[in-house]
Amino acid sequence: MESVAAATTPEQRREQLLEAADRVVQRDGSAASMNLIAAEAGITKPILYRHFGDKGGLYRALAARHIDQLLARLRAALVTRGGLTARTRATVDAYLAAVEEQPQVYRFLMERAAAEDVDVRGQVLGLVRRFGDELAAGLQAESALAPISESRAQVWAHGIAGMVQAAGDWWLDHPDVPREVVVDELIALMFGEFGLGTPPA
Amino acid sequence: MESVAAATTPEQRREQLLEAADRVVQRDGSAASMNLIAAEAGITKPILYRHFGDKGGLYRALAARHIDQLLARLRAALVTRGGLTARTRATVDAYLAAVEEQPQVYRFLMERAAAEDVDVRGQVLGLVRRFGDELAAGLQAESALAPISESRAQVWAHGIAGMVQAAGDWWLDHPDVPREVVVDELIALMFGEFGLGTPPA
DNA sequence: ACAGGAGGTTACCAGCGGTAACACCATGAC
DNA sequence: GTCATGGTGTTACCGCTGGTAACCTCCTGT
Repeated sequence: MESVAAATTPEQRREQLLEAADRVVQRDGSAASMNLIAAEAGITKPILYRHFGDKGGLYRALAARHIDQLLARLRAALVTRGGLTARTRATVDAYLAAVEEQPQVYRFLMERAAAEDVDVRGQVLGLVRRFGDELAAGLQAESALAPISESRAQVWAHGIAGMVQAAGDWWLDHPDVPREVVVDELIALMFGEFGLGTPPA
Repeated sequence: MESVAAATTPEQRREQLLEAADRVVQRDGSAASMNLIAAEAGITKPILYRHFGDKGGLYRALAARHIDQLLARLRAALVTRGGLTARTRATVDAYLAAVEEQPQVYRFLMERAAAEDVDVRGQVLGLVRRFGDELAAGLQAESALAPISESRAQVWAHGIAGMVQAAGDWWLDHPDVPREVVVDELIALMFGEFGLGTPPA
């Protein structure tokens, strides 16, 4: 049976397998097992392991796909016309839009990220960190203030990313709330309305 | 062998089992299995299941303990003397202090929370939400502004909690950074220094 | 003396991630 | 032509996990 898997390079095969894995994740969420994924791809477990080493490897490859894709969207949003507020708004909106489009995939990535070891977690949540990084960088470029410190950049990046991510998680369980509302409230929170009238000193 | 488990009420027994589970989590982190926990308690699996139903039940009971404890600390911090900034600072510091004391437990709770179903996740991360809630309530009481809307309260609560939590997660992997620094940067982020000079309109 | 019900055990189940061993072609070398 | 080689694929297994059924045992109330 030289069905679908006919004349293909290993890279193409890898792509096919990843697409199958994606389909399973989208369908079965976190119940996606190596057996299920292999079945969906029309093969059996061992060749999956030959391609990706272990479950973590498959997960990393899968995560990389989505992360690259999402990062591209975030970057595009980050260079929107307008002031910092408008750009931040577009970026947050882009993130939540991605969550809205593939909630299963998003959840899967986040769940698994929490369970992986430090390096992988850093890599996956690094998306989210880079997201915050770029936001912080944009901020820094905007306000011609002194360059922010290393620790401040790190904490802010993770903090902002975590803020948006947590709001996204909550939103997944409350799909009745319009995306726009979530974005609006987050922007309001970020841009000073929280401590309004309360000097940080 | 009427060893330790002698004259005890079911509630006391439950407590003993939870303490054993706690010990295992603290020692073995997320590798804590029902078998390991049972062994640590000096018994076997089935009685663990009789007490807690399933792994999720044990997790929920375990989480409830720590959540109650942590919430008490957060509440205590939230009523510190001083302005809103000081109180917020104390609260964030209390949260990070708890993370610092029992990083293994904290990680375990967060990992598992991500994997549980909607209700449980809401319950566990509800800690974190209530944390944000109280912060938002404190804020609202402080500034005599109009009551904030329901959606704003929700998004802000989750957003703020997620911000602190993400910063805490990052901090777990960078223990060289002093807690005070993390707290300072978070407070700075929350109290307007992010969008400084950029009106939200 | 006997029923009953905690509290506990052994022994099992399906499913998981992961691996070893073997089969099936292709291709290229001699 | 034949033979080794290497990629693609299989079946069959391992240890372990969460979870359960069946039994056993001993203490208690009547």
